[in-house]
Amino acid sequence: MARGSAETKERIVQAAARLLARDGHRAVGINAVAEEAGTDKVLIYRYFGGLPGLLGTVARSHPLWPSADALVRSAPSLEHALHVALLETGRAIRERAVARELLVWELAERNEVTAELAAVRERETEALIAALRSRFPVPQFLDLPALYALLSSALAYLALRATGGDGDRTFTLAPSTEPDWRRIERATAATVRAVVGVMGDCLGPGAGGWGAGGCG
Amino acid sequence: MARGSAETKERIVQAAARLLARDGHRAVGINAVAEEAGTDKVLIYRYFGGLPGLLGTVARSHPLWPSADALVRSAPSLEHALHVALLETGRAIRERAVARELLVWELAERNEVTAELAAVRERETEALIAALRSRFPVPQFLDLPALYALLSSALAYLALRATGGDGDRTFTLAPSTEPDWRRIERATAATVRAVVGVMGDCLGPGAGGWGAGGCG
DNA sequence: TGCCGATGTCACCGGCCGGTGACATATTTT
DNA sequence: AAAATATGTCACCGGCCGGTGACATCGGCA
Repeated sequence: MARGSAETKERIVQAAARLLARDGHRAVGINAVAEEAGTDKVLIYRYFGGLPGLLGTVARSHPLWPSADALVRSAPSLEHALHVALLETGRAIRERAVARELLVWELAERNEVTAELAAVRERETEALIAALRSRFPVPQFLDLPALYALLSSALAYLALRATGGDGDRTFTLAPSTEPDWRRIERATAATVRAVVGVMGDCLGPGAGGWGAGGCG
Repeated sequence: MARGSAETKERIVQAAARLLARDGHRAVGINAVAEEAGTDKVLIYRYFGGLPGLLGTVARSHPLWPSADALVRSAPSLEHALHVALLETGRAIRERAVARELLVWELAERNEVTAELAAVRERETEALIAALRSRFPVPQFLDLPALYALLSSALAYLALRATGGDGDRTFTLAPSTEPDWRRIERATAATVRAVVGVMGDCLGPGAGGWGAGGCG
């Protein structure tokens, strides 16, 4: 076996990520990672202090989604920016098993690692919303953080359910199939348009507010 | 120990639910459930065929949302029915640890247990959508399953994140706090109104369809 | 009464888990 | 060269896991 702590460390991190992506976070244990890396588990304790340290390293090397700045700068409208941000978030989660597993891990467990993951993600989300606010005028009646949280959560959840076979359904849809995922994306786009676009056109800021009646 | 299969079965189901709510889905195993129930694990195999069967029973005794029939019958409109169904779903998940853990379990693992859980839930969802379709006319431009999946997923995800302390934030909101949860509910209501109500008013079935332009 | 199925108890198995101590080999330092 | 340190290998531990076979006890039925 090759010597050198740097190479071995890297092999272990790669093995953990591979294991995470292939078998899920529940399969990530000391023994499994060591075997996957073709090394000995005692090295994980020596180099990372244990599993939490190792998985912290893994998480830092796998950011969940790309930075929002470029996205916001290039968008012509709030509706468009929201639309693109939501769809990219969904795709980023759906297509990368490591990101998916890290997110599920956050839901399933509370520990130091998942707390840090959540903190990083929250900072990114706040930055995105701040960027949206500074770039576009947000109608008073619109609770932008709530809308963004709502739709991001929707895409996140559905993306998390896109793991299994095509027969796996979630609220009657099969998010792992491309056609159904397109339906989800279209529904997202239509929802953003209806809430931001249509309501923005139909309702003035003083016309009753976010909680009041509709267009008709 | 009291005899009789009915009482024992009930004790086992209660023990599994208690364990699930108290210690999370990772703690639910044959041995733990048997000990919690004060019985022997072999009875779980005899009466339920194993953990999947038992958890299926648990899931059936803890429905995520109320039966579709009463809900749909009492609602005056599609918008209202959707609104109530979504909010009740969110509350049901947020306020009941058993429901939360079952849902997280489904996300975290693929095995016979979660397959059984998903099957139960999918059947209920299909019944709800079928009831909606039979009770209310659904505009052609509206992809009702997609919209329902989108918003149910949103509520589900946010409710799943409402476990920790009030400082835990998800996409800048704190779903465990009542004020922020109210914001989420208002955003849900406004979204349903915008998509079903406003678009239904502004667009005819032939006016371009679900993917086309807005009201203005 | 004697039988028999249903119900409940107990002990045990092989296997995997996280964790650790003892040791072997390579690299650097003195 | 010799000592000290870094790196890697191996074997073992106690504990929990899911699962099963053997047996005790109860209840109804012929």
